[in-house]
Amino acid sequence: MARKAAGRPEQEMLSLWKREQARLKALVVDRDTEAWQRDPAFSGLQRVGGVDVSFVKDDSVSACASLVVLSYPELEVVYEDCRMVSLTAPYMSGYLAFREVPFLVDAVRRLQEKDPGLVPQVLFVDGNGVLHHRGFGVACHLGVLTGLPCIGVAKKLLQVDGLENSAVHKEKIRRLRAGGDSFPLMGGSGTVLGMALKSHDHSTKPLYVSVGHRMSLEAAVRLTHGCCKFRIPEPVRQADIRSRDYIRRTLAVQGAPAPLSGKVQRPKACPKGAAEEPA
DNA sequence: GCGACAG
DNA sequence: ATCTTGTCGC
Repeated sequence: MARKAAGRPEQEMLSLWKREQARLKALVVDRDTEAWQRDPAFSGLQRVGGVDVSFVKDDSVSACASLVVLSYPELEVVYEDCRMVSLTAPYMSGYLAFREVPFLVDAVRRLQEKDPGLVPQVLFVDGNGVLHHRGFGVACHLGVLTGLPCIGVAKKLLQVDGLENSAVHKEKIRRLRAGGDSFPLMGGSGTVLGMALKSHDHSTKPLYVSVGHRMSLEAAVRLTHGCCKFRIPEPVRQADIRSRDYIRRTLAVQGAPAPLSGKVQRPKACPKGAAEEPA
């Protein structure tokens, strides 16, 4: 019924998106273009950015897009931009950028106009770069559209081009000793698509780092490690924290309506000996 | 039928 | 993506 009627336009949309990815992919630069990227201490690097999109619970449309800029190497937040947006495009695996990237580009443009001196020299993106079905993930997409160097940081392995979360893969993870240790993710074609990185000493799950735009994989991995206070690179982590908090504050102002009926959250048990049962 | 499916 | 505060352990 409706499913079938919507099926055709959806396929047409995907083929358009696929063509757009192929077109923009030709513009990706997967090497270092800046002097600081090759410097052992990244001297010359002063501002790193992070972007994220957080969602309102039980709402596939309302979200908060955020861009933060941190000082480097201090990693202190010097700029924050959170904005409620309405996402129209659906989430399709392999096409994440078409859902989220327009709002991230907007945020970058606003900063470029408002305070060019604060524009980050590199952007960390929540998601993959060239480690992608067609070699053009959201980090590449945002990089090409903004012209800024971008690094893709995914929290789980996208199993593409022969890469799989196999027993062998898990064993390689187990062998990562200290924060900064990594191993290459080799696609079936023999190309290194990204690196699994232990982002800090006591992290079990690695990060999957790949080139977004205007940076080598080596520099991307090294800088990612250099921006990790915790498992998630600080720019992305701050963007995530602040976008979620923005949503929380927004809902508080409008007043969360109490449901007319439905399950009620039962209070957690009190620490010790508190009488809980109603009389 | 089973597993994968960035966010 | 979202569900989640306090809690147990080093």
